[in-house]
Amino acid sequence: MHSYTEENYLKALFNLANDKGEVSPNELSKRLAIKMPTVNSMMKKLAEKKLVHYESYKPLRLTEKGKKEAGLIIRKHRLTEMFLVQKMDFGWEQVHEIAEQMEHLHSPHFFEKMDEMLGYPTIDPHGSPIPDKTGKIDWVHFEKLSDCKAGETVKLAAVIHTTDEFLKFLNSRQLHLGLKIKIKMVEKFDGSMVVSYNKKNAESLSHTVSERLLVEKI
Amino acid sequence: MHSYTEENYLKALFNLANDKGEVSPNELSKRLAIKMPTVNSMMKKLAEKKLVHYESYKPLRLTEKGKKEAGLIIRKHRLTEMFLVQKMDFGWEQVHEIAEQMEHLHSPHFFEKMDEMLGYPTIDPHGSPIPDKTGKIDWVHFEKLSDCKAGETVKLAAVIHTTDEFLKFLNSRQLHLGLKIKIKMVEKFDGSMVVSYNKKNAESLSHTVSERLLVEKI
DNA sequence: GTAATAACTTAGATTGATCTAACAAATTAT
DNA sequence: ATAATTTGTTAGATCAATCTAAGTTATTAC
Repeated sequence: MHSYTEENYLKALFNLANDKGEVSPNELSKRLAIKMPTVNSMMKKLAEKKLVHYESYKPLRLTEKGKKEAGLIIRKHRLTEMFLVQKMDFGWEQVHEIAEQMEHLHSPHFFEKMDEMLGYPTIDPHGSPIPDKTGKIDWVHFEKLSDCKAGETVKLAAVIHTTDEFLKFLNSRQLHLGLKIKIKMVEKFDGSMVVSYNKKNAESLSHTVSERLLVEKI
Repeated sequence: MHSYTEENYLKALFNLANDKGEVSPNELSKRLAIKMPTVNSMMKKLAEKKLVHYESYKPLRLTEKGKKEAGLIIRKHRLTEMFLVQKMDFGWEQVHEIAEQMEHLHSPHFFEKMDEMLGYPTIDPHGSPIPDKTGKIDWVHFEKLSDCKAGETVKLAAVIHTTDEFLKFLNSRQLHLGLKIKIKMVEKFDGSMVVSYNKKNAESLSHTVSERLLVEKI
C-alpha cells in the first residue's frame, strides 16, 4: 500500500486536475504547502510506481492507476463526510477535518458498512459526487448560480470551495442543498443577485457567493 | 502532539505494565516487533518529553503524564470498538483492527459525539474498562472463571486475550458478556470445567478457555 | 529578441524511525 | 564463583520526507 504522504499527493493531483488532467508542480507545491524540490522528488517516486506520468518541465498527469487510487481515497473521504452528517449529526461545515484523517484508514469492510448504512449515496453533504468502488467519478453537469438569469428558478445542487466560513454563511442564510431558489434580478454593475426562497422574498447574494453555488435548472 | 509511532509506544507501555507499573525494554521490543536499539532510543526521546522514566538497566515506567496520554489513546480505541459493535453492527471479533487505526485520529469532537451516542459507556465490547476523559481507568476487580469452584453461579464479565480465533470460538458456543453460567464440576487432572448456561446443560470448557474469561460472582 | 522573472531541477543537509554489528551489564546455570 | 546466556546499550548505516541553496529552462515584459 501507499504511505499517508503518497496518498495526499495523489488526492491533491486528482483535485487539482483541470479538463486536460494536467497539474503543474508549482500548483501542487502550493496546494500541499510543500516546497517544490520535495514535490519534485515525490513525483519521481510516484512515476516509478506508475501512478504519475512525469517528464522534466512538463505538466504532471495521473496514470489510470493513479486516478483509480486517488478516486478510492476521495471515495473514503466523501463517504465519511456523508456518514458524519447523516448518522452522527455533524454539520456540513464540521466534517472536512475528520474525513481528512479517516480517508487514510485501511479497512474495506468499514467503508462498505458505511456505504450500506447510508443506502449507497452518490453525493456527499456538499453535493460532490462520491467515486464508485472502482474509483470512477460520475461527473454530473451543474451550472453556477452566477451564470443564471433573472426569472429562472433553480435547485441548489452543490457547493464549491467548501470552507468553514462559507458553509457557516450558508447556514446563517438557510441556504441548503435541494433548496428551490427564484432569481428575481441581477445587478449589472457587481453581478449580485436578488433571489427569493423559503419565506424570504428579497435576499441579496453577492457574485462571490453565487459563483460558488452550483444549481440545477427546474 | 505526539507522532503515530510515539502513541504506539505509549499504548504498549500502558498495556504491558504490571502491578508495579514496570516494563522491561525486552518485553516492549517483543510486543511492538521492533528491535531493542530502536526501542532504546525511543525511550530516551519519550524521557526527554517527560512521558517515561528512563534509567540505564532499569525497568521502564510511564510518568503520570505518560499514563494520561496512553489512557486517552486507549479511551479512543475502546470507544471506537463500542461504537462499531453498537452502532455499526460489527462483531466483537471484527473491531480490533479498525480501532487500532482510529485510536490515532485527532478530533475531540468526534469521540465526544461517539461517547454521547453510546450513552457514556464504561466498558468496551470485550468487557475492558474505558478510561475517562482524563485518561484514568476505573479498575474493577473480576476473577478468572478458572479460579471458581463447582456449585458457583457467575456472570461472564470480560474476555482477556481477545484474539480473533478465541472470540469466534466464544461466538460458536454462544458465550457472550452478561451470560449466567453455573459451574457443575471441575476436573482435577486438567482443570477443565463442566458448566451449564442457556439451554445447554453440560458444556465442557478447557482450562485454556476458562482462564481467559473473567466473571462476577452472583 | 534580449532581459528579467518565474518555474523547475539538482545537490546536499536534516530529522524521525528503523536496522545491524559490536560491546557491556545482569542473570542463570553448573 | 565463574562461564554461558540473556538483556541492554552504543555506534553507525539506511530510508522516507522534508528543507535550503544554487543552477537551469521556460515564460513574460519591454
